[in-house]
Amino acid sequence: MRNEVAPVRHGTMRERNLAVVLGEVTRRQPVSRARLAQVTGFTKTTVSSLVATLKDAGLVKEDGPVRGGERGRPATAVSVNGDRVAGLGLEVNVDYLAACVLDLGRRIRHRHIVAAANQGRDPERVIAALTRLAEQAIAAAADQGLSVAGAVVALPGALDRMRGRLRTAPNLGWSDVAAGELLEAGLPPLPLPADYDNEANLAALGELWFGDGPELGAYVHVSGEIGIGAGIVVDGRVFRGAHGFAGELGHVVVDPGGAPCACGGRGCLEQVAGQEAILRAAGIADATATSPASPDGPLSALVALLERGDERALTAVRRAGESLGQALAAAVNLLDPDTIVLGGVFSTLAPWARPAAEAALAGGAGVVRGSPPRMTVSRLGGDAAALGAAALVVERVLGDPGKLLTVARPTAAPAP
Amino acid sequence: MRNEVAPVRHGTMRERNLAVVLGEVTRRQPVSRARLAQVTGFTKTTVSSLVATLKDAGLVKEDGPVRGGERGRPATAVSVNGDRVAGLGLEVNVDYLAACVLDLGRRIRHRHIVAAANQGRDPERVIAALTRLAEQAIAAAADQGLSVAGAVVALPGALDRMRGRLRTAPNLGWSDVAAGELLEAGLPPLPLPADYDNEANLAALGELWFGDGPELGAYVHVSGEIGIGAGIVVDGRVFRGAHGFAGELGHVVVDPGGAPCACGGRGCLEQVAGQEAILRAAGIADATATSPASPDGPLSALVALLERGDERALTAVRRAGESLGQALAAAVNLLDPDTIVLGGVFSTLAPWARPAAEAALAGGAGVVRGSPPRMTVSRLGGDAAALGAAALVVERVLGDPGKLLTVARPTAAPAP
DNA sequence: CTCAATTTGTACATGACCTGGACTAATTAA
DNA sequence: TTAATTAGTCCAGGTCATGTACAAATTGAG
Repeated sequence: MRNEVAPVRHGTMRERNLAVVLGEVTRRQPVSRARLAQVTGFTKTTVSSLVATLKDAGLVKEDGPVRGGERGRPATAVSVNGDRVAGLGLEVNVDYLAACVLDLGRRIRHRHIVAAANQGRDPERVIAALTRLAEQAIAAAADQGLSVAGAVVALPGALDRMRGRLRTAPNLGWSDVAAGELLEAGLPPLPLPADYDNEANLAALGELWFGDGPELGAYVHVSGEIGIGAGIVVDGRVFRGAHGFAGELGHVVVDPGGAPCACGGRGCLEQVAGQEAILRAAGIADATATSPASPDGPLSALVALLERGDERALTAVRRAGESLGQALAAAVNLLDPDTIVLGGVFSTLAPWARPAAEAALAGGAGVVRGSPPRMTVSRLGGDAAALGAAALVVERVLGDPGKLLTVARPTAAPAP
Repeated sequence: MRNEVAPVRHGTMRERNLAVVLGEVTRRQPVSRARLAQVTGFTKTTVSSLVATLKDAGLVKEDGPVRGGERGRPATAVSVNGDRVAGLGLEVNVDYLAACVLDLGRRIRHRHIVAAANQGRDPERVIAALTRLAEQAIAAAADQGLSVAGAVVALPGALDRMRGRLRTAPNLGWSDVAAGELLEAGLPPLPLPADYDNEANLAALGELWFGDGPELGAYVHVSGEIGIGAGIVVDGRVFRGAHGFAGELGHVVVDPGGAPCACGGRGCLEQVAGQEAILRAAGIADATATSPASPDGPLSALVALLERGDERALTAVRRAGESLGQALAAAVNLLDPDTIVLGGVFSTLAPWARPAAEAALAGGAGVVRGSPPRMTVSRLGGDAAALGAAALVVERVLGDPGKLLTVARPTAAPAP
């Protein structure tokens, strides 16, 4: 009914205050303790104490005194310590596995994508391969003096987030796979509990931290692959709906009385703008057989046709763009985003699909808002979800450093 | 970017803990201090202290010792004090003004609806009338020993929530009206700052506290009047989107190539299922001229036809229901609610419109979810928004009692 | 070159608030 | 009547932010 509120004790208070200070440090680094006291409203004493704790935990560092040219004692600059703690992002997708290590400064410290035809393959084998990738990533982090605080795993399908149980992954042909258990069994325990989320949601978050960032405001990130999903991000948080199925853009009806869809409806967006549908309409056969040999899958063939000006391909893609715009218009009316980000296949096809999509969107997007939202194209590559996953770990550490204090102290060294 | 976190000091800690205890009291009342200590995890000492503070503020009361039949010292029951503090809800609508006073137990202590043809009327006059209504409500509350903690105002249109500035209210024919300023100028200042919100959002919240309540889960509340809006509620909070325009269900396209709409699109839901459109299709003329004389407006004529089995009316309403179901299918795919609540005119027309709506919804609602969400009909009357507004004030008091402590102490009586 | 002004960061006493154990109060079961 | 049991308060103790010095490190003026 109402938001549950947890009791606050002294420890909780300190944890939140650590987060407040760390937040200001990330925002303003390098920054002096005195300035932190100003902006947070804490006394200098309190800030000093909080910074000391954060420094002990390896989350911030002192950069030595900086003479500011003004008079008075020079400040010692405090900034985020990117050399101790890192986040791990993992991704399972139809044609690749990916791992990514990000330090607290969101610099990529390790990134590994391996092509793999996972469709229909034994889930245990695939997760075992992912586990090896994770081990390598953790080792690579350790080589750089980084200890991995936690991991987030991107999975392509509907899942139980807490336990990492994949309920169905239509494109993989999997159902009810205990991906989380399998993964964690083969991995050393990390300070923060592992988390699992839909690939589309994490790709959307990746856009927040590696794409146009805060400029996006509230946004809808369209991640079309085989299916078409949308990640809805408001206030830096993913909107999931009641059961985590929000953003099913692919099954919004754009053509009542159109082709029947597996979902039971007719004329779903996926039937017109899904990767297979586009390839079929463009006259490219056997869209299903994804060959990991060709880097972009069957899409590269389509792009070649488009670049050559093939009329049939152009029409197919324009048609897809138009339908996408129609579905997005519904999304805009219901969700009122600032921005639409085209990701997945649509970022590749954007040069040809976007004009039609924008026109259709403008034609049906709300009376009160005034103008339709901006439409941008994702510049992130294929492993956007792995990137977003790793960044989410970093975000959790920065957003609640207290969680690490009890466990952390990276490689350990007893105090003298 | 990340959620801003405010510094926590000792005072903040206590405020939150007061809210924790008050929350458990509302949930479990009547309840002993000892039990509160168990469920909150506080020590008995702390609970006693917090309860004492809440009692001083008039938010909870002791009901005297209750012998529970078990052995040991009998507990003194603590429960919410409904006789001291109240919330005020106000509503401006096209054909009426409403005020509603709710005590902390969410009992209605005063309710006043006056018919008024506000369409096109001078905003200042209308707000002046509302101010009088509010004054009467505050006086009526005082007569019952209640002091009004704050007010929330429901307005029909797009607005600046903080300042109560109505940007456009198409159905009233108003634009850029400083409703908040006008209202607050004529009213004594209240302990909590006034807040303003869209009528549809507040009606949706009313459903939470006076309708089926927590059973609803995440839900979409359709409030069709002249236009068709939807209030989206997740976790007890309204989802507003980036600019507060989320839930514009009326402009979701259900018939591409259909009748042109004022919003620039074609075949918007409002063109088929808006009140005017239904009346026109049912053959009832002059839908616009709302006569405040007939209690339900022109809708009663339609209902009469429907009850008589008029084929044209039945078809019109079924058609509207079907289109509504289609638009809702898009909403379900994008928002993943547990429940759809039909409110506004649709609650009146539900007996005839609902089957078609449910069928259309089932036909297009998502592949992964499995089943479409439940559909229920609002049992709240016309002033749902005023009710929801008042309940929102109550909710704020219960959710953050600390805000009142500094100011409250109702009619005052110096301690001996 | 020296001293006042200025700013940074720390030390120490103070105060707010939660905790924990002891203690009193009020019952029921034996 | 007594032991057991449960409710609620009292008081000492601990944690953490606050506020007032105060030492440290620099710039600018005379």
